Amino acid sequence: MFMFNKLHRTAEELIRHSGGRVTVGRIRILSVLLAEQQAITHREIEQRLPQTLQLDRVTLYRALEWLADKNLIHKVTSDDRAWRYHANRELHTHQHAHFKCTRCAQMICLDDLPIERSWPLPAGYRFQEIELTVKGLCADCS
Amino acid sequence: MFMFNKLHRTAEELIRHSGGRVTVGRIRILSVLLAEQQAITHREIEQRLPQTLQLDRVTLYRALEWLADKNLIHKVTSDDRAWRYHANRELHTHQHAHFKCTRCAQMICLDDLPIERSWPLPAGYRFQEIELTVKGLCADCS
DNA sequence: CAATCATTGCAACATTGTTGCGTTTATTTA
DNA sequence: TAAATAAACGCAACAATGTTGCAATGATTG
Repeated sequence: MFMFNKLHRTAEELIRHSGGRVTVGRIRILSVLLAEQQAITHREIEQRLPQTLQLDRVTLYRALEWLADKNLIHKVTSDDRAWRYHANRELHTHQHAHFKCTRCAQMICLDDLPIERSWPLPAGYRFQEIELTVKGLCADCS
Repeated sequence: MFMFNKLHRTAEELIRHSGGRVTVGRIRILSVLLAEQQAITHREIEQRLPQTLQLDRVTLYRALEWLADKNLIHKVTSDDRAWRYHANRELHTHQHAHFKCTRCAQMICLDDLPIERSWPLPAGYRFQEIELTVKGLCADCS
């Protein structure tokens, strides 16, 4: 992966800037997510980490939680009971939709789908955020 | 629950009409869902079943799967890794949105939110369906 | 370099859902 | 109505994903 060094430096920068401790694990995890177009699962992140840096499952979960707290990544709900994670680019720090392929389970962000900020809700209900997943077949599967 | 007999009969009717075997379990489960405004979890269904009819966990899952196959109920994805189920009224046999309270986890159907049938997707992608969850605080929690 | 406290790794646990298989039962058929 | 049949059921065991408590490690600061 020829982009690796650049991503690695970007990741380190972002983490340092967020005021937490800069650890190898966090850097590598964020690098993986920055290199990825799709939103990927915990397991997929594990598989993409170098052999030389196999983190404990719990550590990975906690690092992901921390990165999400710091708004460097975001979590996406799916129908298969597994969170998927994706690095926050400036483009989609705001609310955006996701697409999930019903055959291969690939999940991408649909950045150009602006979602309205509020919805008509029953009286007394208060809007916070929206989660929108479009399902169908991706280019490879259709 | 004074409506019980009526619901029970409705449920039995619907099941018989769907061409499967009419079992006590299916009738009671569907009755519970027909009586409920919200979309509820497997566990909540269990709790609402009469003491005299405690079904095995597996049986409940399989009955719910069957009911969903027959389009008598529908499954809703949530961010807490648990399916929620709701009886299909004529109003929302089509695609509709759901609201989930971020405090008490209550989940209701937003019937009056019509969702467009298709979305602009990348080239080669094929639309199938959409899942939309609005999150916020319900009337009781806000 | 030592002190400090955030981060990590391990073990154990929790929740939700699934599979295989022998038994029961709703329905059909004689 | 009784026997035959296949669909449902219940049990046990398993699988996947995620969480908690706690002792050990290591990044940062002075």
